[in-house]
Amino acid sequence: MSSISEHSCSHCAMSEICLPMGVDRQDIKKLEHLVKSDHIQHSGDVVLRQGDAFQKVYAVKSGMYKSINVDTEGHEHIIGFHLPGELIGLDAIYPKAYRNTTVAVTTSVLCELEYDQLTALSTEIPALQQQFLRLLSKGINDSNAFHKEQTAEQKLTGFVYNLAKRYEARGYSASELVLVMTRQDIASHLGMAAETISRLLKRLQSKQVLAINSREITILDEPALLALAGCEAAPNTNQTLHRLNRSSLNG
Amino acid sequence: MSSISEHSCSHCAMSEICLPMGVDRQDIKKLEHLVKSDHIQHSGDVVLRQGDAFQKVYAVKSGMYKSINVDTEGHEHIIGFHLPGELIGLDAIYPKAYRNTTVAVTTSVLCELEYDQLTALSTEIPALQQQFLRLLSKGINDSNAFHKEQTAEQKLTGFVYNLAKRYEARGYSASELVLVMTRQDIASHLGMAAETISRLLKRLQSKQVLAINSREITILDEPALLALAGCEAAPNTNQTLHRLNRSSLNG
DNA sequence: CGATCAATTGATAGAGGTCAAGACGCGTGG
DNA sequence: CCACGCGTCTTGACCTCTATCAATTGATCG
Repeated sequence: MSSISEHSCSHCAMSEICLPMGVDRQDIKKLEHLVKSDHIQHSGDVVLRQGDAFQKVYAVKSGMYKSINVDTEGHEHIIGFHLPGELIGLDAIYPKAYRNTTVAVTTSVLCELEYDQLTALSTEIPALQQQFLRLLSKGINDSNAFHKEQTAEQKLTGFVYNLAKRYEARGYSASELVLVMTRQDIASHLGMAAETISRLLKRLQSKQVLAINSREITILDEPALLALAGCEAAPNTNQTLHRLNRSSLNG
Repeated sequence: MSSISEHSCSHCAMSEICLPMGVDRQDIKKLEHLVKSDHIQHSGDVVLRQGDAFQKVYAVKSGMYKSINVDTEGHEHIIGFHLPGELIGLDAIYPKAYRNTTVAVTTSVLCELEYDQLTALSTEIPALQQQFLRLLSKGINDSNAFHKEQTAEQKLTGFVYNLAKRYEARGYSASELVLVMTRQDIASHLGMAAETISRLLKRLQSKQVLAINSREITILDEPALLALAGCEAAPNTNQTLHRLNRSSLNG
């Protein structure tokens, strides 16, 4: 609702994660001028709709947003959850239209930038260009991470671990987190049934990996969580790549 | 092996898909100077290795490459297949190291660009910057597409449909294509067993959706293929989004 | 023409989806 | 303050889809 007059990247706690990262003081001021306005939103408030013409990129200032894709059969799929410092709408650059509907999960605040202004400024400020490219690249990485997870347990433990690490990077507890979204939302995001989420969380609790109190989660055994996610610190022997012959290109 | 002296974007058939898209004649010449060399590679030749320091971005000129991620448990996952005009290494910008090992699937040719030079030039050439950003955004889109596919049949039909469309965009037949990669590679990419690929392809053949002759595939019923992929042209009622209240932000 | 790798086919079992019922939490109104 | 209703979460029973194991066939290549 209420527009916050103060929208200063310089004073934003997320400046070391978000677009301003690596941009020096004077240049950040130029960036600040592009940030049109902040808005407080509440659970269910829509930021942008799938199919709408792409024009703006958003940055999460606080709270959480989710991006929902509705396929032509009418089924919803949650593409991702957006935490403070993360950009929304990067996947819309290519098709020039938003690919998902983005909605506030909790009471949240958002920054708004005109894409054209952002790219124009990034030609002036190399550090801004670099950071924007990094964030786009990160978007590819995050999406690709789903290729590795096979079983439901891997998906869920990977999700919890990933979320904990993202919160930790933002100054929150590394071991305690709140799943502000519903089980159904998590299920939709991970491509599984909500019932399975319930059962798996229960199993992880009985395994002493997690402690669960409704939506509050405590990570009791982080190494175990990581191992279950399929990323345990085993020696990377690359055995299966033994056949690969290094090309003359790099040899 | 042999280095091709002629590496002209201007004369490349992929210029309307690849980085030069939208860049005017004079500026393309500048871009050409960054393209260090072309190399012919053969099946199994390694372009870059997971973990290597990121420095270069590659563009496929002909043939096909695959990107393989080896997790810490030693399991391989094929992140994607790269067709002519597509860039390789975009996911390495953020972590400054390649995330996957990229290998030639067939005899292929590659262009090589220094990332720093590319970004420097893109500050000079807005059209190049725009196209580079578009391709990064496309990378996010492509990865996100996997969120929608649930069943093995959806994944496989989606994969075949997507591949056919990409070949079509490159001037090949829209209905006939060759799966140059192995069934095992397809399976790894889609997160399923190679046996399942076999069985599903057989089923799609018996349904008269596809005709299969070893690695050659003919799409007999494209609408059916699309429908099976979970993207059939049903009216998008957005029923399930009825609760969503459009925020004051855009209202 | 054997050797090797890729692909198919069959049998089996288990992971996880679906359906259905009940428990819990929470806000609203009497 | 309690009852009611709604949405969320859990739990159980069942069944399907797909992975796995194993054997065979087909293709490719020195």
